Amino acid sequence: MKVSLYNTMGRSIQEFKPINEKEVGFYACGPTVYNYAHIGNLRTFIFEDILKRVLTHFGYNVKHVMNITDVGHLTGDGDDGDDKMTKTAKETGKTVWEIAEFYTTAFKKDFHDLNMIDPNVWCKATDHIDDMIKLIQRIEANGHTYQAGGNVYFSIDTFPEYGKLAGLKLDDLQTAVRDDVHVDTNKKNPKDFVLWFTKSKFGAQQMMWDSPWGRGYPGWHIECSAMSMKYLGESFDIHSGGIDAIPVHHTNEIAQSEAATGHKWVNYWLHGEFLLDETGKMSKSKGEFLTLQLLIKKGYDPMDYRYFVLGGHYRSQLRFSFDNLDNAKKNRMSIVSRIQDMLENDAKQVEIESEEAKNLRNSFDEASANNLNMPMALAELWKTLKNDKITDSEKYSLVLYYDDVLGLRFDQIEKRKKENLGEEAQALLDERVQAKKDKNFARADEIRNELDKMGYIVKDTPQGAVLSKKL
RNA sequence: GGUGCCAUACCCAAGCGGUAAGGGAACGGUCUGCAAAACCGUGAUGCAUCGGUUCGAAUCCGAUUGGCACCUCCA
Repeated sequence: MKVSLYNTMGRSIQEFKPINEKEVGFYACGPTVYNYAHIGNLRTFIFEDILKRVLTHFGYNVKHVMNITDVGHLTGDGDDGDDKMTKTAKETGKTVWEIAEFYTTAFKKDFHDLNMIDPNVWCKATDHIDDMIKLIQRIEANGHTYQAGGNVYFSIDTFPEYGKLAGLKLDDLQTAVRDDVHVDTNKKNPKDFVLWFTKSKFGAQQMMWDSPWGRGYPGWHIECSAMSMKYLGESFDIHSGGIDAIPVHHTNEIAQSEAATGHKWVNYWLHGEFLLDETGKMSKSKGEFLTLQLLIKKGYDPMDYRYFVLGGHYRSQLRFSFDNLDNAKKNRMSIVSRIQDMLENDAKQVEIESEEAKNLRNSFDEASANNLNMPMALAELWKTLKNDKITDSEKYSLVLYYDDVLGLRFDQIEKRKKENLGEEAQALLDERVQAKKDKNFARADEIRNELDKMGYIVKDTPQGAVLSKKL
């Protein structure tokens, strides 16, 4: 099936055609590891995971590269803001290297908890300083740089297509509109950006490397250009990130990459919209922020969050609230329960043969191929669950087929375990059965209330009384 | 000030010019000693507002109102 994707470059939905027939090069902007990832960050990674799963689902062999940004970045070219890595290091008494290590581990735990498939390559910025230096040298050799005030700058006036991705009209742009951002007077054009720093107002920068321009550290954008080209070649298929990366980060990446190679760098640009909370954009600098581990602590399964995220299209803002998360949890638990019903009816994985099942499968695939329309894909999942014309085995097989894309761990669902109720609960349940036989309904209801307090819900099914844990 | 995105039922949310998917909540019913669960059924003559284009518009165009984001590293 043909996959169509919304390309930020060109602002339209386009049929996806990789450079090499079945091989896809995919670079996803990874986390900056100076703090925990919040659930808004994670939303974008789930979107990228879905993208990779959909492409794989339709037969592409995806080479997925994700960076770990462990170099401290400044808050502005020439201003006096804080280096976030350094700031965290100071606050905790650890080295920046230890900070990066710690939060990288935390990030990968979240990543795996959410059932995301590991990239083929995880690459750390600090392992690729040489590659960055070599790339800057190429840009320099092509005449796109100048040095001023100890730093190497990229001159956007030498790159006529600058701003194409974001649709920037350079004449109208105002820079440093915010009060806390200062103009860097070294710049020839206010939109020029630094490729290599040797001068820092922060004094003791812990991370410094030798370079042809002096001892210092790389600019903010160069790592993605250097590492993506190293692992995927000078031209590759897809580059993704959060929507905030469009006007500055990706715009600058394109400029420096294409200035270095002299040809087109990336064919498809995909960007995930933000997750909002009640107050607007999620932020780490507000102090308290929502992490996946916090949701787990509150009793949610990571798959509840994943289901919640899949309920909205990746190109739409999604507003987080615990009410909405509860809704997602309820939905997901209902699906789990239905799958357990199928397993109890001895559903097995089988070849899909009936026309009805094939049509359902096709509708699901169309939703997935249509710019990753997961809300619609979930609707197709529900239609399949409620379909009464196909066998339980076909239904079960379809659900697992869908889960290749959804990644909701449906394959790990097992039959309900009746034996692990605990002796006390089992004894009460038995007593209630007897009470009902004796028509002692007052006692039966009393027991039901006791079990409720213990966290169990009584269900009188045609097969007998069953207990299930409360959600 | 510039740029980009958005506005669909009580809530979440699809829809990409052919007559409003899906889930939750609510309500009614079947079942039940009563519940719960399950199953069946009910819901926008209308898609922020006002114009326009069209045989036909939630979908295209214009204006208005409201919301969000970016222009500083952030997903």
